Amino acid sequence: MRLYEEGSIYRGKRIVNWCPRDKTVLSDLEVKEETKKDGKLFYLQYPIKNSDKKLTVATTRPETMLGDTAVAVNPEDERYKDLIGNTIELPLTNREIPIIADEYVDAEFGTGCVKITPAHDPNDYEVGLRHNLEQLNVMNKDATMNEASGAEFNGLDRYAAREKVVEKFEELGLLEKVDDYEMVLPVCERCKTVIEPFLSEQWFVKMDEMRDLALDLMREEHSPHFHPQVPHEKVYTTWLENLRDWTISRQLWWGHQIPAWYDERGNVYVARTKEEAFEQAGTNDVVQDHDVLDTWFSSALWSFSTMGWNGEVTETDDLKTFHPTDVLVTGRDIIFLWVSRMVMTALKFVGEKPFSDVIIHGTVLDKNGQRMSKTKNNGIDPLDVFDKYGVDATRMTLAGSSTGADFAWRDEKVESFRNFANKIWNATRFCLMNGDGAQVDYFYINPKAVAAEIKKTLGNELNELDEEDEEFLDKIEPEFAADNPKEILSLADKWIISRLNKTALQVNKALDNYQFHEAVQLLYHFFWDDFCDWYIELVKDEITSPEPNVRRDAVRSRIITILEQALRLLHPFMPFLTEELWQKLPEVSNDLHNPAYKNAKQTIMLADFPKGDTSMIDEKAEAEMQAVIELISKVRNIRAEMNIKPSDKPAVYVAADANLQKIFIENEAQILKLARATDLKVGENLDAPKASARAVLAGGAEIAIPLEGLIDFDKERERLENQSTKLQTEGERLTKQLANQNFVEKAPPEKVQEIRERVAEITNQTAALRQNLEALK
RNA sequence: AGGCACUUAGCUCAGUGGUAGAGCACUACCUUGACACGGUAGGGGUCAGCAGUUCAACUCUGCUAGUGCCUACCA
Repeated sequence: MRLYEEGSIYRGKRIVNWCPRDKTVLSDLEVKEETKKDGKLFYLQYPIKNSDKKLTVATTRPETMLGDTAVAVNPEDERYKDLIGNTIELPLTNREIPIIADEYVDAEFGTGCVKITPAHDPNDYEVGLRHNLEQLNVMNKDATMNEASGAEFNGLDRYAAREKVVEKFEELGLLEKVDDYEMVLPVCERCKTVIEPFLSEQWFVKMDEMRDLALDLMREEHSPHFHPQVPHEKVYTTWLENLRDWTISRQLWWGHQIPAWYDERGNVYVARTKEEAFEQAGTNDVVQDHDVLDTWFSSALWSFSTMGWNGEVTETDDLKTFHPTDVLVTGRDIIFLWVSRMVMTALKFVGEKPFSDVIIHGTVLDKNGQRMSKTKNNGIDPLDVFDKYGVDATRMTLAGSSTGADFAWRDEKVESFRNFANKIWNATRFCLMNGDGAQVDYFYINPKAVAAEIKKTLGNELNELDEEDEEFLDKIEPEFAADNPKEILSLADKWIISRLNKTALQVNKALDNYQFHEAVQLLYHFFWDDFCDWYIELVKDEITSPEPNVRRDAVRSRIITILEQALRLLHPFMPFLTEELWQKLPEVSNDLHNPAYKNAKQTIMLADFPKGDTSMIDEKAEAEMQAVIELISKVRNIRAEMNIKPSDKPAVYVAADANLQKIFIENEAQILKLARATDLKVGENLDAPKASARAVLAGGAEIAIPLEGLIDFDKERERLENQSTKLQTEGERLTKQLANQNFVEKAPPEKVQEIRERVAEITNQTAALRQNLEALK
């Protein structure tokens, strides 16, 4: 009503997309295209009055010639220039129509002559307006011919009429030829019936003002911000720039009936109520428009109408709180249908944007990359997937696909996340099996919190720490730790705590940028590789110890606390599994929850999402752990390549610098366990028997595994040769790079330094390998 | 017709101006007390092609080929 009252809604004659089966108008967006390979192009000859000459026009819809009111040629077309202004005796009718000139005609295409049927073609309609031509409608709403088409054709279906017109032309000798012609037909999105362009009276909304509001918003505020921005922002903007008035009347039996009433003489009364309309008309003898409004027309108001806005009430608490909202998640095809229209109406009526960000997700395709459709029957039923792999795995799969990119659906992908869910379940089960006396307590993974606790025990209760306190704590922490062995963090502990916080920080960053797949990737890697494959294995012996001891109990609590944090991080992606497991964790303390919900039933849904703490990232611990991991992996590699039986537990000789020696010795138990070895001999030099398999490590370290009687010297030589070759290839490439004067001069010094160091390392390692090879000869 | 995107391991896909990554599949070994929906170790890629910018290109630019999407439409 408001739009109508200000003159933005009007009723007018227009060529619209008409579906003869559904008997309704369709918006441009509801019309789809279908390629018809076996189409025909008919060349019809039109005799010119007072002449022997004929003009040939080409058409794919010969039946529309009955409604022709002109033939047009390009004004510059030399072939027809003199004929302009002449008259055509239109066959099959008694009508005479003019030959007109119009720029619209492409002289290069077809014969260069175009029949003009203003009532049945959008372009012809425009031409008709320019030349003041009659708009002769020759069809009924069901696409049969009407009286105006002449007695012979009246009542015939459009396709029957087409055949008959062609037959008649043939009889008259006026059918020049028929060509095969591949063409694209507009069809009704719902029923696939070929659209008939139809001249009719409809309601329209002027879009210029609202379009400009939306375009200004994009220009000034860059809003809404699309994710991914490319290509959607440009597509959205281009669409708006070319926007035409919006046909909002629909001839459907559902929907909001148009509040317009007509009296006998056809006068229109637009009103909020029937009574108002009666009053305006001065009579009760009026009929309401049978048509309804396009559903998208009311949906366009969604962002504010759902918050209580109704035109009279324009301020509500909900509007204040939720309008504009942050983000709308939707598919590509909705950008025009809904997103743009919400933006336009919100700007127009509320004076502000409806949302800041729009996430455009991809389309799920079938495994061959084809769009799913009922006709192809290649769709998948989500409920089947849920049954087979679980809701969480399905959710993880969808979140794990790249934002905005289409992706081919593969059951194997969901299966891998089902396996992941299974892994989480089993890891939790294991932690709980060894959970006697353990509790979830953030102190176990937060040395700072430990330090705060020290302060408390010293009688200085502080809620917040300032810099001075921090210094004080830094000093006192080691002292305290010495008295409290349960709080001493092993390398593995420091490492996993660092990894946890780094992961949390990265996940938060990924989510801020709507990079859901990135978050999924990070969590998958952290949980499976870092937590399960390494941390659990590293502390396994400790936590499974049957004898209670301080270290065991501390690690039990620590592992379960880390698990608790991991579950929270995973919760948005795997809500059901994480809730189930979270509920099983012992003594999840109240202070883990948002205080606002202190008395609510405990649920992971109300637990804070871990933000990660940069101060908990320990690069030194990560680097040291990396050395331990490399050592273990190299031993395992030798074991596998030399076919050492799992039950055989050799000794491991290690040569390393003082720093590495210390690290290896401190983690001896873990190294022996995970490398399946009996004895770790660490020293400055490698004092191993000749019959050993050897490998070089980063940082100048070397290892040897004595294989008396087991070693296959040929095989060992081959192993060492292979390693050497790989290193040499890399070394050659880098050396060449360093030899390039341009590189050394222009590349950043850090980069050059980095490569120099790498070359030095390679040189050392290669030398060590050669020596090992020599020793085998 | 115009616009846009994509082309990376057998498959599905990430990724970055400076040593190419994941999942699945593949190979070998492993019924080790959480998990075979698992573990350990591997193999596999001139990052579509051609040219340009750069010390350096899978990454930036242009062209070519193939694929896909969108918009408009020629009687």
